[in-house]
Amino acid sequence: MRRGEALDYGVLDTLLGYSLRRAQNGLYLHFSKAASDPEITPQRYAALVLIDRNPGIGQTVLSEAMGINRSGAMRLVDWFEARELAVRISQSQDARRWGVKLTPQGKKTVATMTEAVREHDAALTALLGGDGETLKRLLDQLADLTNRASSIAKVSDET
Amino acid sequence: MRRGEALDYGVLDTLLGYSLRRAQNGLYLHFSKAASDPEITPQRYAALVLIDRNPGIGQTVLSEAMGINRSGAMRLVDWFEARELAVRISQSQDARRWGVKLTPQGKKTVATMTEAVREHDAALTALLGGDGETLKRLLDQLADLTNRASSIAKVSDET
DNA sequence: TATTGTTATACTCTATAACTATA
DNA sequence: TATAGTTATAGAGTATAACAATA
Repeated sequence: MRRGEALDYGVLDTLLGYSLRRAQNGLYLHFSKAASDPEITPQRYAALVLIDRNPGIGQTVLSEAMGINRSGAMRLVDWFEARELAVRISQSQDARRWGVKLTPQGKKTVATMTEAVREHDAALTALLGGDGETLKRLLDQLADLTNRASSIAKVSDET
Repeated sequence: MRRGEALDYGVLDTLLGYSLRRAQNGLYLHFSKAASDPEITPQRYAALVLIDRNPGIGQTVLSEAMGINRSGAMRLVDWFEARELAVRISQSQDARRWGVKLTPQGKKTVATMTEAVREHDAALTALLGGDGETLKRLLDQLADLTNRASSIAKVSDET
């Protein structure tokens, strides 16, 4: 970011949202360094973990779990299939429903990356001293609040 | 996000980075609701504030202040100029340097939005109880740590 | 009629690389 | 040679809108 070049950041310095964006950008960059495979982005890693822990997960459920559109989950699974990290399997009862599960190679990828990601995350937490847990708790709180759609709009309408 | 549908989130539940992403996604979505103009994204708003507070700012400096590539700053300024929110002005001494400043319309946009954004941010802070300040402090700390660490390579290239 | 998977399309954000003009 | 601005291009992430097959 290279702050402090006699530049005036105005209201940005006071905004929670701006701090959040800066922190996330920093973390995003760090992720690729920590990850063993540079092509596995944070989003892809998250999807792989979800599929790994919930084999046979439907693609609509996956998209909802990740908070993205269905089409985005399609794209992710397409990408995994092209690299033979996951496969679509037809689920018996409902011919509309397809399940996704990891290939052995996909499982290996997740396992390898999880180790690296855990170390990375632990290092970050350590850098924050004892406040890592506090930060995580507040972030989760914030995410829950904003995801509970109407709450923010209501509050800012009232003020 | 619709968590808790008997879905196993695995290691994601323990990762600071994942909490950060969830929180940021939530905030990003709410920004457009708080903003008076849906086309002014968080990034564009940040750029407008920086130009407003630093009239005549060079586009390379702008890009560095925002932590993005120079080409990204070009695109932003192009977008502002097309909507007559900002103009490029030639700076006297160095014919290579161009300054960017807001038009009256741009200034009005920033002022209007800043009010809405401030209210939105205050509402978030209020929802977090007394912990808003703590969260912001920890995020800034995290951003500084990650930016410092990831700029080591850059710095040694520059020197 | 509603849902799952899918495709097409588009926009935001970001990056790399190469170019032009100037220093 | 170095820097400021620029253009071209690409890829990640996300969304909307439509469609087919199935329920």
